[in-house]
Amino acid sequence: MSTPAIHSDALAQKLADSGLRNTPQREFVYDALLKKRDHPTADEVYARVKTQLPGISLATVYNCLETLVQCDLVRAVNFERAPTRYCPNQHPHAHFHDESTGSTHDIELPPGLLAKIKGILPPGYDAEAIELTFRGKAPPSR
Amino acid sequence: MSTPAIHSDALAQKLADSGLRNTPQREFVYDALLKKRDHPTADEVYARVKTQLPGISLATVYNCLETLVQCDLVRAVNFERAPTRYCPNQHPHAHFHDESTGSTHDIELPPGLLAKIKGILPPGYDAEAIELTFRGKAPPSR
DNA sequence: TCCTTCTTTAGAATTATTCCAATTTCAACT
DNA sequence: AGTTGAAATTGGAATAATTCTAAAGAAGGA
Repeated sequence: MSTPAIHSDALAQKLADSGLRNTPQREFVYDALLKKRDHPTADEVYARVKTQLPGISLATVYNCLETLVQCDLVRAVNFERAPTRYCPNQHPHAHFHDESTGSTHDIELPPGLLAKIKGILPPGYDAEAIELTFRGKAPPSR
Repeated sequence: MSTPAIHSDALAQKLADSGLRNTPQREFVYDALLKKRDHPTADEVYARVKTQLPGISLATVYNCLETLVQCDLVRAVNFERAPTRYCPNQHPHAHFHDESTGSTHDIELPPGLLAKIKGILPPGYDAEAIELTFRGKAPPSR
């Protein structure tokens, strides 16, 4: 088969749930995110996918990434005004931006912390999403 | 006197500490942030300051805001890829983005929460800054 | 005052992202 | 199998926030 199979068809399922079509472009884009989980930018995803789908356009990469975000398979990660990065990690997690390397690390959240954080909101505030981001120096990666 | 005086010269002090000059442009920009604490964008600050300093340029507003951020008098607040907003609140606080109105609210943090959040970092991670952002529906403002 | 440095300014440049109009694809229905 | 209509892709143009640049303007110290 010509399409990647890393994702065990979670993609096809989620797309179907949203009434969207599964396409090779979407498969390869999602696959690129799963294969190298280094929070690539759209440009980086474009470069990686182009090696396998040479005809894909940057606009399509943006479209696919947006679709994956809509389907809750991928999170868009913004840090200051740097290009948006994309993350296929489904678990609740924070992000740590290493200033010296420019790299982004996932930080898993202990259970209950999100609820506790939500608890600081004054009455009447209803949070749909919480973003927790650190900036600083990360340990050298192994 | 012609320069605003809301800020009790914290500005002059902080600028001096950093070896920078105090200028009318910097005073008026800082004053605009203090007078209406609604997290304006650079464009909005530009419009407000221009009523008092008609000759100021947008580039200068950007320069002044950047300087204020460097001096730790102002925080730059980013949400997704919307234009950067500026906040003169010095206390540790989170931000709540109301999706329907586009407004940004400060959420004061209970003492100890930042330390607790910092505690979830694996050994070796050294966080210089923490950003906590909510997205959702805020109560109608009084 | 002169000199040096910092600051401001207008406009050009940058760049991530979105928009657009024209194909192409594809599933559903004859 | 052929038709159809909506969805998806494509290349290129457009957008918009921000930064850059080069020149002119202020300001403090010798």
